[in-house]
Parts: sequence; structure tokens; C-alpha cells
Amino acid sequence: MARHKNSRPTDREVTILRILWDNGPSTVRQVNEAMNKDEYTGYTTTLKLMQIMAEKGLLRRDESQFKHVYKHAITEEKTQKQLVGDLLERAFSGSAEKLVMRALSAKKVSANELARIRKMLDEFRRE
Amino acid sequence: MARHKNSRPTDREVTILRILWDNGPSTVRQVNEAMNKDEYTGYTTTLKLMQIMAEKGLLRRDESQFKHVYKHAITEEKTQKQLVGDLLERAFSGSAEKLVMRALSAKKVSANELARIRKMLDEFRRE
DNA sequence: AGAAGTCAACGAAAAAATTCGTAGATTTGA
DNA sequence: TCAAATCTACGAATTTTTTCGTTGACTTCT
Repeated sequence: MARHKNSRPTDREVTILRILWDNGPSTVRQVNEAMNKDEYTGYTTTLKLMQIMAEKGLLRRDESQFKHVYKHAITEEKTQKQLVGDLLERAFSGSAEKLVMRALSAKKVSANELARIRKMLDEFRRE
Repeated sequence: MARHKNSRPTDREVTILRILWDNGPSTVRQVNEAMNKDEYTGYTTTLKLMQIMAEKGLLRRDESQFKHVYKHAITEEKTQKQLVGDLLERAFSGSAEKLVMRALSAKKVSANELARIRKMLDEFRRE
């Protein structure tokens, strides 16, 4: 039974999803070690989180081995869209312009990346 | 004594900040009514939240009247920057390009707004 | 085989965020 | 003036999220 159907993943859950998106299917141990590069997290904490995420339908797991292997059940795209869309409404009253502006000022963006963003914008315009 | 100095405001807190940014200094009643347009929130719930926010330094209040008047103590700009910067790191591994892409796909953006974003990008390039 | 190490399961504790009820002060309005 | 309405303060309950300790099963290594 899914716990919360339409709520966005929590911070911890996003952290785990991020690792699985980047590294592909992984064991709890692998995820835990990746998490520890950021900040220490106990093994059973990671385990529990991943078990709950599997219950919620955020992860899928292969139990055929002794060490269960988990992978994301929701795409990076869908999740990011949900997260940024949610923030857009809650904190920006839906102004994408402002959000982009803040994003660019929050982080140094290389000229190269700026050019790619620009290009992407052009493609959106053609629709 | 501030409770958490550097953590980002919670969902509820952002909701309240959003209202104060939009409407200017307000009483608890006014904020509560604005909140209820979205989803019901008890009056004392809103009151408590705002009191805590004042303790944390997120709000400032004028107690000279029977009905205290609250206003934001942190700017919209700073807060939005923090929120989007945080999301950028946690969910996008720092890729502003991807974040912008997801934002545009999460919400229908008018041609007009697209043009303004484009213009803003140009200004960033000149730096 | 058997000891040491690793694993999943589980319940429960702890921490964080949100909600609510009640009491006493002040204001409003009949 | 006095009752009703509204306000703040406060503590505590509730809900959500995160962390942890223990147990028993399986693996590995010798």
C-alpha cells in the first residue's frame, strides 16, 4: 500500500534518488556509502529509508539475491519536474522568470552553460 | 534566540512569507485568511507558526497595537535564492541548465515570458 | 564446521514540523 | 456597563520525517 501517493519526495528521499539516478541499481551498502560522502548516515537508517521508499513505490527492488538491489521507480525527469514545479508555485507564485533569475544568481554558471540554456530557450520558442 | 540559523524555511513558512511579500505587513488574521484560500488552516495554527517564525528571525512584529502586525524579516530575493539554490544542488547536482529545462516543462510559459527570460540571459552574459 | 562479518526486518525512539485547545487580556458593540 | 467577540500566549498533542538498536538469517573465510 502506497503511503502518500502524490506528495513530493522528502529531502532524504531525493538524496537517495539522486544516487540511484547517477549510479544505477545499487545495494543499500552502496547507497549508504555514497550518502556518507556528504554527511554520515547509519547503515540501518539508509536501509529503512529505502524500504519505506519501496513501499511508497519510489523504488523497486530485486530480492533474488541476498543483497537486495534497488533502483528508482520514478524517473529523474518526472521527479525534477514535480520538485521544481512545486517550488515554482509555492515560492515564486508561478513566475518562471523569477525562478530562472534566482537560479542563475544562486550559482556561478559558466558561459558555456549559459549558451546551452539560451539554445534550449530557442527550442521552447519553436513550439 | 533563533532556532535554526541556516536551514531553509519549511513549506508552511514559505507560504506565510509569500503572503507577506505579496500583501505587506499583516495581522495574523489577515495571513490566516489568505492561507485559507488555499487550504484550511486554524487560526491558532497560523498564529503559532508566525510566533515561531518571529523567534527564528524570519518575521518581525510590531506589538504596539492589540493586533500585532507582522512583516517579513528576510527578503524575497534572498529566500528564493536559498530555496532554488538548495534544490539545484540536491535534486539537480548543480545543473542550472536542467533546472531551467524542467521549470519550463513544468509550467506553460507564455511567449512573452519566454522573451523576458531570454533578455535576462543576455544581461547575465554581459558580466 | 564454526566464528566473524554482513544482511534484511522490525519496532521503536528521536527529531522536526504542524495543529490544536484553553486561558486570560483587550476590544467591540448592544 | 457587561456580554460577546477577538486577540496573544502557551503548552501540549499530532503528524511526518529521520535515526537507531536488536534479532535472526545468510555468507565468507579459515
